[in-house]
Amino acid sequence: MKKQLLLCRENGLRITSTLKQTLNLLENAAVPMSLAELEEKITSCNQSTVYRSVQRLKKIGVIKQLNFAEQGTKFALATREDNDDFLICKACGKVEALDSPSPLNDLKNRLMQKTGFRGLSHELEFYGVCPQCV
Amino acid sequence: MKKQLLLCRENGLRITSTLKQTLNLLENAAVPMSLAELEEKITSCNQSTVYRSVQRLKKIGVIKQLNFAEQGTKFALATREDNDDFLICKACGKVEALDSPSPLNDLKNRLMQKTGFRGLSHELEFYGVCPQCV
DNA sequence: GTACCTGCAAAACCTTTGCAGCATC
DNA sequence: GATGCTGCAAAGGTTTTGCAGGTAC
Repeated sequence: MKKQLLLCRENGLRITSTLKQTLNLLENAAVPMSLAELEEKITSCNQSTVYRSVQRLKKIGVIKQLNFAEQGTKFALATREDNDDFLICKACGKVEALDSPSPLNDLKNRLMQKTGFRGLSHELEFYGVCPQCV
Repeated sequence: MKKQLLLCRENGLRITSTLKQTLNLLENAAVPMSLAELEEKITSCNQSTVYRSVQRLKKIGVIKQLNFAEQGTKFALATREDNDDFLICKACGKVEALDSPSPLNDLKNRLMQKTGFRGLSHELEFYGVCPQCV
């Protein structure tokens, strides 16, 4: 959390209550949160303030946006390069993060070599039906 | 293309001009298309008709919906289980499909074993900056 | 003839923005 | 005190839907 606030300051953001609450919520969330979920938890300000707070954090790279098929766009701290891998139930909508290290780093390196792309990051989702919904 | 039409028929869909055009466009597209792109090409009917056509095709599993960060949701034929891997330029927005076989099948099998999930499919995007935009 | 598809128009959603006043640094 | 943040309200953009008439089978 310290690190994020430092980054905010360096980028000229004011450390407001909304900003701190946003970071706290995302830090303690097991899975990414939607804008609506954030707005629901942060009641001390207007929804457009939460929206703008999230935009600023995204812009300076402190949080990242993820895009799920049915669940829509969600946000998470951008701390770790890994942990962009998710397992999602198509029936109940549950989203869980995979903790297993991504097997994609090799492929990523090969891709950069082969295609000339730079700065590759990835987003990976597995969709299926969880045991409870089978 | 025959296969898709058969599936449509089996699922009680009428084989209309809109439906055929939608399938043709997606079949010949190198990369997934957005609703707007489809509507732009299919001028013989109202945009809501294209929308509903796409929804029907998605519902019966003939096409699939993909979700990109900046490019939004797009659609593609659901023919091949592989080829759900994309390489996207964050600068110019270009989307290309990876032809290399996905290294995820092993992981997929292990995940099903470990988590009890069934029927796993996946969606994988690499984001970076392409050689032209560097 | 029946069940499905279409056009039109409006509703519903979610995201985004302008502007005047307020808070952080 | 300057610069960035906030509230409110409204605009924008896309996705969805109702209903009456038309079309594939």
